[in-house]
Amino acid sequence: MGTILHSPTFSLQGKQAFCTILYTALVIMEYKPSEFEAKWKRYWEENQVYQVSNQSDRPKFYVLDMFPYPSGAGLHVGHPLGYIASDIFARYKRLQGFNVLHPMGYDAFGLPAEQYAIQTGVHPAKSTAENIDRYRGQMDNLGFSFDWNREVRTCDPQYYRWTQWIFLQLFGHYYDNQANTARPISALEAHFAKQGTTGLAAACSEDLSFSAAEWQAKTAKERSDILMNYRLAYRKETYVNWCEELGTVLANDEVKDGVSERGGYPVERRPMLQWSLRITAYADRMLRDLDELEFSEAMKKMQSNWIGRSEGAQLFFSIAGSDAQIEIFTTRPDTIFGATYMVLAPEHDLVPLLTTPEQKAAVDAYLTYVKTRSERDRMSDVKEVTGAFLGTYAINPFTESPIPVWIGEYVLKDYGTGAIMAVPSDDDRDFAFATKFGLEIIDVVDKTNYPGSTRHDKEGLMINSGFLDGMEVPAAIELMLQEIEKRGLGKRKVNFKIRDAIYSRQRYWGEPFPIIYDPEGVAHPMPLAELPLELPELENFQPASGGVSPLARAADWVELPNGWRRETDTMPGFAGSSWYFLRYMDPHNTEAFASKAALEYWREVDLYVGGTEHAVGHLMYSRFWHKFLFDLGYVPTKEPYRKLINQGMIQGVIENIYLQKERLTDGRNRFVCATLVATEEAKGIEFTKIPVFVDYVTDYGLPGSYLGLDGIAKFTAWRPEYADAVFETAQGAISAGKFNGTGTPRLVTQSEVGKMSKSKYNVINPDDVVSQYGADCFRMYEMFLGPIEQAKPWDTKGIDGVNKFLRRFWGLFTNNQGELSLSEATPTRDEFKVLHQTIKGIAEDIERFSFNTCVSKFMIATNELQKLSCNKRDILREMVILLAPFAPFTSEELWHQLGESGSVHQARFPELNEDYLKESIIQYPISINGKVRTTVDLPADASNDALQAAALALEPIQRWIDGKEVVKVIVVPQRMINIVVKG
RNA sequence: GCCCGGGUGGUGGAAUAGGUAGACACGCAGGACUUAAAAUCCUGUGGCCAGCAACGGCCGUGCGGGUUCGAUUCCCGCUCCGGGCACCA
Repeated sequence: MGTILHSPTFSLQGKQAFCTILYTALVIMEYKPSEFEAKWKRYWEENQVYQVSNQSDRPKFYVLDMFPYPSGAGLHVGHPLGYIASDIFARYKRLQGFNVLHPMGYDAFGLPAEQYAIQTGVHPAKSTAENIDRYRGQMDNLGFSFDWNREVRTCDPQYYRWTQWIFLQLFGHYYDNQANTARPISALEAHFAKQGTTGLAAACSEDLSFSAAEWQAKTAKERSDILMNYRLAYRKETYVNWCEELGTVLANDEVKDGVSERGGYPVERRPMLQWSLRITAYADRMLRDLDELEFSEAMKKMQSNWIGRSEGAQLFFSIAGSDAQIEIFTTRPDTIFGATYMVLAPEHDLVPLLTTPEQKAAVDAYLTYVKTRSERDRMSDVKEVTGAFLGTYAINPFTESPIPVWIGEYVLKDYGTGAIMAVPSDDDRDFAFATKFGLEIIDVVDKTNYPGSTRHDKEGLMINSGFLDGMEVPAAIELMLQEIEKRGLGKRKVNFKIRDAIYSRQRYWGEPFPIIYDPEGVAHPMPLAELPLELPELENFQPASGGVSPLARAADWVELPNGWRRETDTMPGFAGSSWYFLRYMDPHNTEAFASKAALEYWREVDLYVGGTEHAVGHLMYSRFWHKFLFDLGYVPTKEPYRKLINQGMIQGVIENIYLQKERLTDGRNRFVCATLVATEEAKGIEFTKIPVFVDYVTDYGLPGSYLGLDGIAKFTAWRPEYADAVFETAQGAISAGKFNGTGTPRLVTQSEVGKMSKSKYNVINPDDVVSQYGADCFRMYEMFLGPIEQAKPWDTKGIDGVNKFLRRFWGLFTNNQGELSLSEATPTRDEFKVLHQTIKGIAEDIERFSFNTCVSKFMIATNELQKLSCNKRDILREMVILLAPFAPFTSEELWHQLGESGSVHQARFPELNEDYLKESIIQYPISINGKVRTTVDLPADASNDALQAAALALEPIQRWIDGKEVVKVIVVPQRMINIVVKG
């Protein structure tokens, strides 16, 4: 330890000059991060500085980043924002003596790699591996403290073996609503064999009812179908966006206005037999357990809205002249006397049965129309109501009047029961529908006592409602629920908005299902010992005909010798990411996804950092899987993530230039300066904006950004199709590189803020910033930009400030010849004060994830130490440790310059001594009626009376209170004094 | 439409428990060093008013109210921006 020199035995009393031993090395120390970054990267790697053991007597702490999808565009400056924050936190926790698990990996299955393969023929495994290498290099450049021995890749068979394993567990279990836990399917079979469905409380797709004898009499195929109704991973018909032209299924966001975004081909809703996960079984627990999580309130709200729990009644309406019944769910059973018609989802099973011959033509026409409507369209067009009458009547169970049955796209097949009783007087959509189609409207709630109350609010007095008349709505709801159960018309029910997760994808680049089908089509799990089921090699990644996965092409793989067939769909993106944090705990285990011991030691993620865009997708699915694994006893905690921090998106600047839509008469294209567009448009000329590479733009992101002659040359080199285009600027026109005007031409660009993306040509690579300023400067600058959760566009305007700070900090260690120069003298009280203020500030700010203020506290400390000309080893050594989480390279270099051994990242966080922070004098602001009029220095331990007296005696205060009455004086010790005057 | 954020100097932002609004930076202006530039250092910098100057005054955290001795902070209403959800029965 380098502290011996100032230990009491060595410190000389008396003259400072004598005890100051100047320690001057002859090395010239200039701050050049590029000269030591590589050295320390190697050192950390060789000494396994960041390797974490599962055996430790230190307390554990688990800091996790949402792992990235390795895209072809590489990491951009937005990605590291969260990684830097989590790295700072992880390093801080290590300095505090925690055994910190801080791993990184790749969410490596996904559509872009497959799309790329279709276009270029490059195997997704190859392009993915290359992208991963690039990401790794970029991350290494930033000095993260990941334990790379624990890296996971979801596309690695040794990883997805366990994804498949978990899927088979889901397949092999059902949810017991009474015991509130998952139980093996064998237990369900035993229950059926013994007592049929009697006494069963299981989560299911459809309520079934049969006796033990009936169960015994069923064939294997029938039994398998029944069990599917209960499995947590099950197969059923679900609707997909099918695009015939592209021969593939599209995601909701790939469909715009009913046509494919790519190519604009028609898209139709088509039913398909697909795997789903019964996440709804866990809805209630996922909602309840949100309470104990340290997520932002907004995040919790988003999740609970997504789960969307509502209490109400399940009700059956009978049909005039039919045995069929329509099952509905309503949260407003009180309004049933106002139910004047019913609406089914167009896809509802009863539609064919309930359509009368007279109405068939109209209904068919409507169904054809609905098919072309994406789910998104159906949900977003609020103004226009559409529907068709089936010709049949249902009976309102309370009024006993016949009410017409309609279909309408505003009723969704997958929500509730896919059917509603319509109460036009109490629901806006029903009202619009009834008005349009001339259906009866009966007022049932009198809201005259509730001014400002809308149709939706559950308040008012019941009218026209038989036995409910005169009751307040809440009481009426309760009485009606009792009445419904008494009359056997239905029962109380809790409904969830959340739907089961569709788990099939007709794609190549995903986990294959470890499922085989016998000749009857019954799904069987593969033996666990045979996992992983690896993806077969393929040459052609195009979807196979008929909406079947590309895997169907691999006949050898699909067809088994015994005549059975493999499932050819693959799993979705969220499969691998739903449990990856568990694999990091024990990544090389071949016997289990992680050992019991590892799971018991690391338990859960203490801090999870990632973007809000995963609020409902990834976070919901992984919470669901975790709870399932908890039920099975595989994990020790019921929630995976203790605390969640959402980093804001770093947006990019998109620079566009205006291209005239119509070519000139000579066939050339014409671009026009943004300043000229308005006048041109006034002439009726139309333009499209096309994005250009931001690198070509001078002053990009600033008002008046433009392409100069040079920029235009780069642009035409990049896009040769515009080589002969005319570029018109306010100064004159440029064509073929020649400028015919006077002055300097500026083709002013149009700038907007948006996502950083390859297609907008605005991706900023952190490598470029690092090579210019160094990794530490980049890290601290990203933190300095503002609060971590805030979204902001990337700009480097302030980066010089951080760079300057690092050089100044470095400068504390050197004399003006640039030589290392340290003093072994005992620091002064002022110097200690600066140090301890910093220790306190940094620790507090890190704990509250306020990294931007940390940076400014470092700046303040450095400025003050510079003013004090402090080069005392005892101060600087501790400052280096404080800085280490933020600037790992610079602090490691300085640590070794200090002559310390080992890594600064294995040092201990300095201890705070509050004594140095005590102030003897406090500067008090003195205000009159809340307005500060002057300040005065007063002893910190002065009594309130003394403070008051001192304040009143001040000359400026005397002037203010002269001739007025002092009503009272408020003294807040250590803070301020306020004098209240009147007159 | 509903829910959740947010609006502070020319710019990014700070103010942690209702107590000196604008910390720390960027930018800008002036100065020192230099043959010069870069780098570095120093000074000033919310707006308006007054003044030779010192000392000042008024306004000011999206807008309008309120609570309070005192409000960027709490409450009510509005507005704009961002995000999420959405014929959710």
